[in-house]
Amino acid sequence: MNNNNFERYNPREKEPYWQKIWLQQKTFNCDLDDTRENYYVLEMFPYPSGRIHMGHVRNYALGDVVARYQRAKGKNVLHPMGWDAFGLPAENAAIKHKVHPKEWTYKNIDNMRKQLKSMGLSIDWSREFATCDENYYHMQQILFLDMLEEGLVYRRKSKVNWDPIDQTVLANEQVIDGKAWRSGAIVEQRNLNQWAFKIKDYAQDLLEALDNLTDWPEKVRTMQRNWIGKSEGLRILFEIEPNEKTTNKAIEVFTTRADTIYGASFIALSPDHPLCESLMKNNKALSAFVADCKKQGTSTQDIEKAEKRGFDLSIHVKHPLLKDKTLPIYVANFVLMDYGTGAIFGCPAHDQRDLEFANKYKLPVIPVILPPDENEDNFSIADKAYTGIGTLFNSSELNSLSINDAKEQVANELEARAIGGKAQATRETNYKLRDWGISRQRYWGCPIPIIHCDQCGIVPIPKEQLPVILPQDVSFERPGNPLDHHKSWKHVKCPDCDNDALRETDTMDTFVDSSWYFARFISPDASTPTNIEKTDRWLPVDQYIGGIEHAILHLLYSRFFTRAMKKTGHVNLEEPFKGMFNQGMVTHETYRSETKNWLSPEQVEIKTIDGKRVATEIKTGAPAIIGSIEKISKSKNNGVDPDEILKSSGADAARWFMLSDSPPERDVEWSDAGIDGANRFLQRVWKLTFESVELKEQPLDKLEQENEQVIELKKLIHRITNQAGIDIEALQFNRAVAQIYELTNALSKFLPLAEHNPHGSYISTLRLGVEHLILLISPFMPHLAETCWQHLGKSGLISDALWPKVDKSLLIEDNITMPIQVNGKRRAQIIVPKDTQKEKIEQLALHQSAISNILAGKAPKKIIVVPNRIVNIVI
RNA sequence: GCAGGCGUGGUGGAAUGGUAGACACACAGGACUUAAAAUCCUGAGAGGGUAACCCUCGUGCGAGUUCGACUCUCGCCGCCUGCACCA
Repeated sequence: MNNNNFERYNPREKEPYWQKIWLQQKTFNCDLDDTRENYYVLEMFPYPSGRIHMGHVRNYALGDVVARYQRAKGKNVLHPMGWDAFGLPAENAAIKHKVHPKEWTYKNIDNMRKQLKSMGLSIDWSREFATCDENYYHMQQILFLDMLEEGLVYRRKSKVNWDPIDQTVLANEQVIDGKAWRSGAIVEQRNLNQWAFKIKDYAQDLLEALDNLTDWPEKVRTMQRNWIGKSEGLRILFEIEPNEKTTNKAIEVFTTRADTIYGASFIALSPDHPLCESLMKNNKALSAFVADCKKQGTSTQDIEKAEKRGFDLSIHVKHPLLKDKTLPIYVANFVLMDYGTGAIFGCPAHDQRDLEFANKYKLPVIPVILPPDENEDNFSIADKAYTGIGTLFNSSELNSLSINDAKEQVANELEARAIGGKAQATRETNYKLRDWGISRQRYWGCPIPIIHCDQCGIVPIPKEQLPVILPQDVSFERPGNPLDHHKSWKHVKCPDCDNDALRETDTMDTFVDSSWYFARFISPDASTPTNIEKTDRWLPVDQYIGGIEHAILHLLYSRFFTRAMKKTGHVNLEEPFKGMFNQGMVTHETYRSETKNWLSPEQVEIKTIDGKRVATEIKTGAPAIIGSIEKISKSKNNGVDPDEILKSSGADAARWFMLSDSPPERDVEWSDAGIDGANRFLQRVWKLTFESVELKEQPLDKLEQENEQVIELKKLIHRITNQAGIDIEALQFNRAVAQIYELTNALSKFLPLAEHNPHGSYISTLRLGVEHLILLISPFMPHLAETCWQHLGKSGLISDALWPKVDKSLLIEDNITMPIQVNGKRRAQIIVPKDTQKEKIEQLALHQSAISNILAGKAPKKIIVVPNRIVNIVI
């Protein structure tokens, strides 16, 4: 063949070329009123940190396959992009580099937009916005005021991490081992008046609706269910023994294990419990204990990991069912005020935390649940609580009841009694979910549109006076919230009475920004937050894609916010995301120098010597240590800059590698070898396309017959086209890629055949195969696909071409290979026509020599024939 | 601490109750080449039998359910993610 004209595919030339054409032709701009079926695909928008990282490449490559595939299926696809642009890092940059957060953020956006565009994503850039755009946060302020009016927002006291040296509030991230990250001060808890959303009102709805989100990963739904944490329990009043310390008559506890009431050996209160707070006034030791408890951050893992500690109040309560028994009251650092009543009864035998506490303070451990296989006389608890099923014992009238029956009986018994005119127990449903505190004492966020007036109280700023714009002239010289120090911005006139008043200086949690952006993309320029006619057609998002780390908070908040927007008349639906997909992380090998410093992949050269991979530090020539594979992070210095790869190997190769090996939901390890492999494949496809075009058809000598090889190839082309489509729809891109490799291999093998038979069906089938191949790769490697498409002489862009049709009649296999097992082990196989009868298969199987040898004349006990699948002979 | 997930060749993975290792990466041998790169072909889970071929073992560990288990159930080990003010 004359290959003189052949030139290797050059992504550096072709990629910018096609990107320019797509932009010029507005290929990916979405006309919302187009009558074709619509499809909304969205990837979680990035935080503009300055540079894209491998996680972004993976996320947006995944989403782009979905977007391009759905376009090829004839849908009108909406695929927008924006920036989650408010947040802490901009303020940190302001402090560190003396650059204004706004300037820093928009500069980062410009850079990252350029980087993302070089990926060749099929994005409608005309809809782009950043959450820090005045227009966006203006709309968010409207939403806030509407929610306030509907009673979905309220003020409450809530805890923050307080840095006593810098006199500032810290994010959990800024607390390291209980100390402030900059000042090093021991962090304290502080209560501040803050704004909160009533997400708890929707707990039951958010829980129930998970059942209908069938296109979400099961694990995400499970995580959300557990996070909402519904539990049915009992609120029980424990009568306080008369004493001089308090006049309180009773303590109310919430329990889900009322059945273990006879095993109760203490009561524990949260340090924030009202009784504890009232007793602190006359009890210095208690005050000191509580102060000590508050010397820790607010994060749950810190609180729960902390050593269990308690303070004996020397007050007792009466056991509700045992006449002469009393229980001591402790204040304990592991009891949370946010959940239940802020007080518990401890049953050490059947709760691990209670047991640790009891063992520490020498409190009785009374087992009351007997495991099924145990004996009452020798069952005891040492340092592991028993939380399994069983029957009651040591429990008087409850003995031998099941856990559930015992719960029921305790509830009935105590409901009927009264303490101080109140029923001693009431059944109650509780949720772990807490209301969403949104106040942040920071500059770079959406201002809360409220004015505090001494006379009028809390005054919402009239909508016509919105937006409340962040002032530009702020200083980060002194610690704390610059808005709070900004006199002319903070001191204002009350909109109602015109007296001196104070502007709310807190801004909103950035989770608010990301809780409704998907709705704004539909009408990014509307003068109301949403255009309800359009959201009716375009919401919910058909496929949402993002990291698993957002499985709970962001998704739950968005689900709540959509309900809130429905209540305030901004949308007509509850669930924002019909389909959800969570991809895994990008990891890379780690490297260390001999002096144990982390080395970046660019600083290391890897060679294979005697089959072993050996690393050397390029700068010094010294050997380096190849470490474990870890999530790409700054601390391990194992990041690879996607920008370098996009520039050197091109977007197609980067995208192909990202999608080819690992299943999208699992972690993927970035490796140079992987990108080389992707490059090779790219060249192979290009070469195959080139050569198939070069084949010149020759006249036929004789009547051409469809050769078996041609029929086989045709079947393969259609089988793979069909399967790849199924795999892409299921977001199993690695499987689609394996199918595509198989097709490429088959076509490469077929090419010489077509060269020797350059006529009729050989050439047409080869070309059919190449055309399908190019269409199949087009969602993955769009630039290469456009180039090949053009080379094949096709008109128009492949980005506008339709997905190849599958000839279903070619998918049917006439013969089936059936393995024959003996006792579950494969011993032979037979090839039979499809749908052969069981009896016939049995006979054929038994007559296989390998089988009859094993049977040695004996009759099998049982023969299992699964039609068209497998035979198993039991002997 | 609580909650969720994952674990299969040298590596990424395929098989979701029915032939474990598809497809790829890396590796080895060969062809082409003055040579290298590129490309193409071949090989390969481990161990054993001279052998077409066959046997044994094998999906983190231990038990169980089943004619049959990578897949389901229980227990353990290891790793990862989230935990409410990082986004």
